[in-house]
Amino acid sequence: MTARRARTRRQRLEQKEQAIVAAAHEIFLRHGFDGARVAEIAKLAGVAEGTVYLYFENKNALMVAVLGAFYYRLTREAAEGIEKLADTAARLEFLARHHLDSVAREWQILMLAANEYRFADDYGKTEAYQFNRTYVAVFDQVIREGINRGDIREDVPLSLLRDIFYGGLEYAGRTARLRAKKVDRVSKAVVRDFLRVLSTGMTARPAADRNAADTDPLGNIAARLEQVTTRLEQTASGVIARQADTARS
Amino acid sequence: MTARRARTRRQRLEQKEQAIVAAAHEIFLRHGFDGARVAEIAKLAGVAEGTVYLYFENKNALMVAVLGAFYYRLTREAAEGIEKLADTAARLEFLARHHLDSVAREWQILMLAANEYRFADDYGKTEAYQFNRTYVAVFDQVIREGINRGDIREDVPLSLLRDIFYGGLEYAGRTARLRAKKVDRVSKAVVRDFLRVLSTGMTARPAADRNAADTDPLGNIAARLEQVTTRLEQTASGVIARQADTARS
DNA sequence: CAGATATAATGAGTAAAGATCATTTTCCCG
DNA sequence: CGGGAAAATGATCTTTACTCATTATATCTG
Repeated sequence: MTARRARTRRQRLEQKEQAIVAAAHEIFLRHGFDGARVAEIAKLAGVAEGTVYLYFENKNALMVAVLGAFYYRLTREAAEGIEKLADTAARLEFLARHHLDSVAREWQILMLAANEYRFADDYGKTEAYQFNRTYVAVFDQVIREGINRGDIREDVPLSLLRDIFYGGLEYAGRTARLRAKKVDRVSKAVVRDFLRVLSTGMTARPAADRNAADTDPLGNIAARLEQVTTRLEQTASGVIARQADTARS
Repeated sequence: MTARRARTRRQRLEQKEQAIVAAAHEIFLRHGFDGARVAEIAKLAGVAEGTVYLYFENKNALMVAVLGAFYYRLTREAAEGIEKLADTAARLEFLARHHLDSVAREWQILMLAANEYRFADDYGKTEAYQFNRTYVAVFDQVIREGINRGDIREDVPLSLLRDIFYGGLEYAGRTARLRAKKVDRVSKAVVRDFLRVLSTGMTARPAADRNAADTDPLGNIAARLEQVTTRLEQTASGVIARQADTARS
């Protein structure tokens, strides 16, 4: 079906190029960049090793092609996903979920990008960087609209929000991957917590937000006094512990 | 001074090992893992290429040694830095600044770790993972104490806070690196914004938070008690420091 | 101190993988 | 069908991590 006999020469060449990229994707996914052998890719694509170099200058160019296809798909899915969502929060939730799922599923492919920005001297000029720019433009658009709507704070550079969003998600994806093979199960909870932190921060809510802070101001004060007491207790026990250590030696 | 003539055999061997690790650090910093040639490292260390393999099983083990030294220093600096800070916010600010500076300064070394967790199948068993665990334990401790004090929300897994913190900082470091060679200049502003987002989130503030204090006299009292507590904590840590000094002499 | 033995260092040699290129095969067209 | 161009091939080259037989150095002993 997909490998329908191609008539023209141009079609045949493109078909073969696709076959090589597809094989490379598979092998890179299995073994990563360094572990992948060009000979193995050629074999899977059904061509001789030398043929690969007729289509791609070197192994790195092959990797860039795989990365480009990956980012293209990622970007399209992201753009389509937010299209039908109107709410800023819902859009961010979709983007987070989509990214986390993709990261978990094709971790090795995403890590190919790291091969590029490791030589950080000229990462800004690499194709991989441009792929990434195009992808995160979707996020940027959501944030800009969110700012216009009054949903997102505007006193912080957009680039920083982007870094926190995608940096946090990549690390969270790695953690999820580390814990279990079944990432799907946990990803929903992870995304929920992730967005909770991003929307309201990591500081403790004064219990004033959802609670009846307005209707119970004294209770609120009492809670804070209790917390102060806890801190003092910890300080005291800390001093005692050090004293014990000192006395022992 | 440092290269003082070593008397014993053991000392001589360790000195040579240190020389090799130092050379490897330098070359890895300059060229990254793949770009570094063992022959070049050997030359810089003043030994034959084969000698390197008497001290390290392979290039990867050499990299792990460099990474270990790097993380050891990083961990010590982090632990020492927060020791004299009592406030959770101040501690987090120190950790963020310290990490961002280190990332910017020794980006290539940090990226060596990526060489490890790219083969994510057994990253959990690698030494690099253990180095990282030890390092982030400092952060974890700050967060746990912060939760006890009521500074940090407790309805979100610690691991997620860690991922957002370090994931965000790594990406922010990469961005800063990309923009300019002089990272020092921007890092202060970046850290300020970064912590602002982490503490209060990326949603727009209703502008009602700060103003509420004026109309909330009891809340003011509680705030003053909290500050008094901070002072007591600092006094206590001062006492502990004196005791430690006294005990040492 | 000198010979013996163990330890350490060396660098030429090997193996593996990316990249090249002379040769062969396939394809198009008159 | 045949000539020539385009495409494919795999033997060969190059580079680099790694090995190992040999040499040099240090330590021990009588």
